[in-house]
Amino acid sequence: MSPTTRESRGPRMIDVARLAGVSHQSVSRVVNGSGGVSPDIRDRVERAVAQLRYRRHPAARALATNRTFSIGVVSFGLAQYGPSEALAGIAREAQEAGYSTSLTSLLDVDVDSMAAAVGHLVDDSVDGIIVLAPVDAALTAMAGVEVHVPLVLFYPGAHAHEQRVVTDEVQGAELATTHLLDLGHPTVHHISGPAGWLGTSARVAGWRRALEARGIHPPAIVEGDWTAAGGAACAAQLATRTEVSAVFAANDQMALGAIKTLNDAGRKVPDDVSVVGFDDIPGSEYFRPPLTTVRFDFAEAGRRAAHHIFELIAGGRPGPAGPVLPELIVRGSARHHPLTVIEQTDEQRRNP
Amino acid sequence: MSPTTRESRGPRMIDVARLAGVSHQSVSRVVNGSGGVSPDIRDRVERAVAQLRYRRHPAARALATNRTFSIGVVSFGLAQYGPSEALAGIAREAQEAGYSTSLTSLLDVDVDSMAAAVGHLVDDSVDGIIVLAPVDAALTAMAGVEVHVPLVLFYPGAHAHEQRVVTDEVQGAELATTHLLDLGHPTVHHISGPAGWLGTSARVAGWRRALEARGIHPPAIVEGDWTAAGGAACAAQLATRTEVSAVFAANDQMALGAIKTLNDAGRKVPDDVSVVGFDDIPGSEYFRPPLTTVRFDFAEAGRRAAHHIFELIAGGRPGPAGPVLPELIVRGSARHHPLTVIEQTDEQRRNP
DNA sequence: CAGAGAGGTACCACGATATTG
DNA sequence: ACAATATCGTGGTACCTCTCT
Repeated sequence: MSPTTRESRGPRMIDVARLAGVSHQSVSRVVNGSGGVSPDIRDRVERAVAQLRYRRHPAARALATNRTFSIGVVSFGLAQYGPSEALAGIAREAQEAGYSTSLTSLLDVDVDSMAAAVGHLVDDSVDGIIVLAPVDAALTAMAGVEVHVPLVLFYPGAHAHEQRVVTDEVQGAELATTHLLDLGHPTVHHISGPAGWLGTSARVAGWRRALEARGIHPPAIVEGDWTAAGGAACAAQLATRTEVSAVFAANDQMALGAIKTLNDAGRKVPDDVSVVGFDDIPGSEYFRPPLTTVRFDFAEAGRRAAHHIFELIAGGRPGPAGPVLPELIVRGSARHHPLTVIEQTDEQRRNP
Repeated sequence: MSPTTRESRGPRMIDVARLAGVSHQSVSRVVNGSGGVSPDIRDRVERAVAQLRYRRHPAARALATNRTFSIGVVSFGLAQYGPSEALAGIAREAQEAGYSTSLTSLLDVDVDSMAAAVGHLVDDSVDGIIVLAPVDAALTAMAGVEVHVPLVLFYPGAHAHEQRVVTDEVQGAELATTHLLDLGHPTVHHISGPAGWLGTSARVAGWRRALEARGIHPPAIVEGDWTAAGGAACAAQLATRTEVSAVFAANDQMALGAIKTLNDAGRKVPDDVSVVGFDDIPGSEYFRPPLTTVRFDFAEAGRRAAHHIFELIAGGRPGPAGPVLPELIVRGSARHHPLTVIEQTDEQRRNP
């Protein structure tokens, strides 16, 4: 009948030790699997642990080891498809490795917020940090902040780097653009993401590269904001110009909005204008027309980021994680150019 | 030139105390704002804190106070729109309250996985737990698990409860169904979510209630799986029956799939059959036709859940959190019944 | 005298409480 | 009475020592 002391707190290691008739140190060895314990003692300890339902105290452990077995994630735009998938991948990988995942979400992506978020995580003594905020500010903020903790950045570009998990979105954009070019379109117009996002520049770069590879001068970019409404507004600028026959939108949401605007303006997709999106969001297959788009396995990217962090934490010097590669998903929103005869080897035979 | 000891670890409270010429206890008072400190000492301490860039050590603090200032979130289906929004809301509210958010994502929703996830969080000594897994298994698992920690469940039903944050989805479904009924449709068919989800039963209940309020016997339910593909498959069963004129899909993804199937089958939406969705996912305004649907502020629900947890942690006995209410978003996918004359006060005048 | 297994002791960085000035 | 300080408790791990083959 002890008083309120130890109220609702579980048994301690020393309790287990007493019950098993060993030192608390032996209990520690068994619990942590450090080895060097005789089968007899191990058995007694395990029995006692089970009987008392002993669980080790993470704070005490963290205090003694100076490790928390948790990683921090700085995220922005969780509502977006890519980031939320990636987060799920991270959490999953972390769980399997015995780490917990601490989430910090950003309200703004200016350098100050970024630094504050990272500082927050550092204050929480996380063992590693994953920055899931693919914006320019993240890069500059990270350059300025000194962090004594392994840190990995999601980077939607082409350049591998020890501190980055790369989704090769320039290649993805190139795939999309080349696909349209292969369909005979003389050029491809681009509805880009908003400035300040790494994905925006990467996709612009890929689009431009594909064009220039064929000696085509890239037309002016129309800048959207990732939303369907933004895509619709952008497309309004394109819809009046009868020479535009192919549009590459930097994400599926904008593609969706663009398609609506184009159709409403009498420029039928895909008959008059072809549209290719980016992301392969759920449901894009059921758009009208079904959206031709570029898919990335963001969950896989998340898993790689977590895995990479663990290697860093373990003190390894892993090479840059391999880039996550895009896949072109051909559906119905892009067809050959109306005035172009194309060889019959193409894949566009859906509506004979 | 101390050896590798204290390597990469910041200053301790005692270091601050020494620099300020006070006891470590006074530093503690200042840092925690406990009061009872003379202005002089406070000032010296704050100066020393700033100079050394002192940050308190959360593990030590947790050990001494038996509180971690972190909450755990058990989540399932993060890829879904609702949960990911809610998670962002939770994280935000937690941050503002000085709590960190620890994420555990579920692979399966059977009772064992649920119990394991909660156990995991309890092992991490979180101060409170939010279960963001609106499935039946969560309810039964929670009933079986004994947790000595404040716990709040997301509950997409109608019943308020001290341990629940309610999104009144039965009212949402009722709104959708009644809207269709008001448009003159003799009955409303339902494409439901998969069994095992609380949201599924809630939406079925609301749909049924609306029907029965008018003395209509609910027709057979077609069960989907939340995906557009599932919705498309379900709609295939409905498309052949010319008497079905109104469909309420349990989420927007399924509505999207259903619309495609119906249109492909020659049953034009909204001319021949009306469709209403649920969730108001991004882009649903740009579907063809723009989707009439039901919106919930899931981020707000997340914030309420976090807020509620904090009150529980503080030892209060807050009443049940108020339910998050639905809003009907009328767009173009539902029209009056083709054979019904409706008063011209209705809102369906988009395409004159 | 090794080497392996077991135990003792010193922290880890802080908050709470009693005690002192 | 009030501000400031000593002392102890928090649950573990790291490292060293000791014993026993």
